[in-house]
Amino acid sequence: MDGKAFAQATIRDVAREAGASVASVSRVFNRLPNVRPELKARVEAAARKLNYVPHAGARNLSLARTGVIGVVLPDLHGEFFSEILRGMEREAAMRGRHLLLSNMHMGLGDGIEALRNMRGRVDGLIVMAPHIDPDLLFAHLPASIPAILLNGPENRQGRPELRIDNAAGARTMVEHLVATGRRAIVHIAGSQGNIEAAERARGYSEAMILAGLAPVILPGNFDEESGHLAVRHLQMQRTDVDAIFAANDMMAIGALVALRDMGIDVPGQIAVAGFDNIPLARLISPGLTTMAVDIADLGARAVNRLSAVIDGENVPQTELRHPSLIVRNSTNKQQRNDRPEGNGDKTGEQMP
Amino acid sequence: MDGKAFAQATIRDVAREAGASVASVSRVFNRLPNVRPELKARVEAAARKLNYVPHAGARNLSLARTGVIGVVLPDLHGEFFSEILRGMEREAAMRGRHLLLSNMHMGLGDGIEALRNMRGRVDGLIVMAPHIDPDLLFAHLPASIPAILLNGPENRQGRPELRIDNAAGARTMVEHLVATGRRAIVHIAGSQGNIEAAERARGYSEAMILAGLAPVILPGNFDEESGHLAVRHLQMQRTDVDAIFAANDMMAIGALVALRDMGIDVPGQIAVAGFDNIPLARLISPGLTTMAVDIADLGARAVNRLSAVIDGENVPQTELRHPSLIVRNSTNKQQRNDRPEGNGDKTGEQMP
DNA sequence: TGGTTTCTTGTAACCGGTTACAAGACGGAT
DNA sequence: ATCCGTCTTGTAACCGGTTACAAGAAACCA
Repeated sequence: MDGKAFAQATIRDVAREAGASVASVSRVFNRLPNVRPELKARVEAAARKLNYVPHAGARNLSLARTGVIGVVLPDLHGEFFSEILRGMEREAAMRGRHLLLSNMHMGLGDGIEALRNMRGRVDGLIVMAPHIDPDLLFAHLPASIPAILLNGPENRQGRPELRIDNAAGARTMVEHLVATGRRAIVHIAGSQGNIEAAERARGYSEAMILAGLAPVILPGNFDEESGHLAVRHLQMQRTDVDAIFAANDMMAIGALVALRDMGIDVPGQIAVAGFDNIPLARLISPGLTTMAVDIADLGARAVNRLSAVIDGENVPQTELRHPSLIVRNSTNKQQRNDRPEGNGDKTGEQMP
Repeated sequence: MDGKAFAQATIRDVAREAGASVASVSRVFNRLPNVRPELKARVEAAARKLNYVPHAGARNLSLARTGVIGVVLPDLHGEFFSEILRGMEREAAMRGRHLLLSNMHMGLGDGIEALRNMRGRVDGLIVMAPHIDPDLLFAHLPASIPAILLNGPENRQGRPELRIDNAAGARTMVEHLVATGRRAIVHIAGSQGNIEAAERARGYSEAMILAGLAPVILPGNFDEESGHLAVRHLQMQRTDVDAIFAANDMMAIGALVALRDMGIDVPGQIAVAGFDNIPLARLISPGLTTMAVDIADLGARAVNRLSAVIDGENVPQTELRHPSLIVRNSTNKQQRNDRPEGNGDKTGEQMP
């Protein structure tokens, strides 16, 4: 022990060791062409000897660029969460950027504080906060921080947004159910105040009315338990239901399990449909008909868009991604599909 | 437009506006007590007027502390990935830290480069790279960057490590199967070269031999398809198998589905068990017996440990987390459990 | 009154990089 | 030999914060 704790070498240490200037060392590490090979070799030797690693924070400060994208997500739901992050990560890695996580399980006040804390830490933000008014959020965010809103309500701050067209998806599903002969279709809604839940319910109602049917909406909150409860409640109230369309797959699965326990045949007596196409949807039996949201793609897209904003390009304010219908056995009465696995259950995918 | 693009105010701008010094502004923002209320008010007014937000990057540089933990994960697998991140995030948020994501789907060389790039960007690293030799990895990492190894092989660099006791878990499962009367137990292994896969296989073999039974190991690679293939392969080769113990739940589920398709009764004819206790395990029918790894807890623990290292505390080098046996219907022949949901299927949880 | 202590405030160096600018070295043309 | 252009290299300012240190003001005491 020298009495002095071991400290990382800095660029100046390397310069001294190599008998060169900091500028030259910097040039070598940034692969600038205008360095004589002999000097370059000396610098590299010195760096190796001192085990020098450039300090990214310092670099970021002088470049005013961090290469980091801040990702603000609401309370993380299993599949959805991992898929969207996977997509973001893939795209970010391709562009040599990193992802900084921050979640939004806090109130508005703390949320804004958390966002502001990101200044100087990230080059831009991807914000997903379905339960918070984005106008309030963005109004307190410095305009100099690029940000893009994911799956939120529309914002009036001129920030770009990327959304799944939930209403259209719900309409498509109702049309599918009607086309396969269902009439008494009830909807299990997502959480109160959640914008996606509201849009799916809206799409459902619109399509029902258009088909000359009466919408019936049961409350729910996106978890499996909700599906159970809704089915039990339904059992008490009315027995003429022939289809359940849940606002997401977890609730649909809860409903499936509850129906199975009651000995009700799906899809024989009641059809069940969900929304999201989580991996579980095709593993459960019967396979769950659902609207596929390519979540990873949504994440990748968000990073892509934000990168464009950061690089100063112009991007359209609103971009909608259409979900696609995936028909599995939970809704098609006629043919009990005999290929339970492989490509067989992807029927309908990529159809407009 | 003033011709000059809108730029964020800096601490010096605020100081000028308030007629104070940068030191005072800094003191106000860091809530130091020794500032006269009158001056404090002036600074706050100026900051509000200029919409000043401190620049975290600059702050980090002078404090030599970023409040960020780098998380290096291998290729992200659904449930596992989201759970471990959820645990990390919760713990990190509690400590006012952020998570910086980086994945390790690259080779060793790039991996090391990626790790070194973290210097000055994070206060420490949580590294999970089951397919890479940690000695090689850490040898090239500056000793000044705290790091903790997750679920890897032992390292000789003196870095702390946190691991699931996979071998013990596998032994427990074999004991359970033997105790419920199974004898011809085959193991579907995880990916070649994966350390966890190897340890689970080792635990399985040890327990089998100890029970006087002959170990039979089939290759697999952790995905559902592997489970299918293994069962099909088994069908060709030997018909006297009465239990399948897969190295993870996804393969076990693949096996379950394959058996179901062949009309083989589980657990009547063959018992199936997995490892990990992913959420899907209790949703599938029959419920899957498995070893529960509290993944979120593992993540939280990792952040906890790393924080201790960062704060200069001493932590034990190796810490093992024991998985716990969760018995569901896929292995218990005698009682077809009539409580398919609720607490009923958590029997055995928290048992040592 | 002067001396000592305590509190507030400002100046300037520092964290570890990047880079504008200037100066020196070198080669070729006249 | 002189001039010019090109290439290499170094000096020092800068990014936006923190903080050691010093100095001034105020309070307290003898």
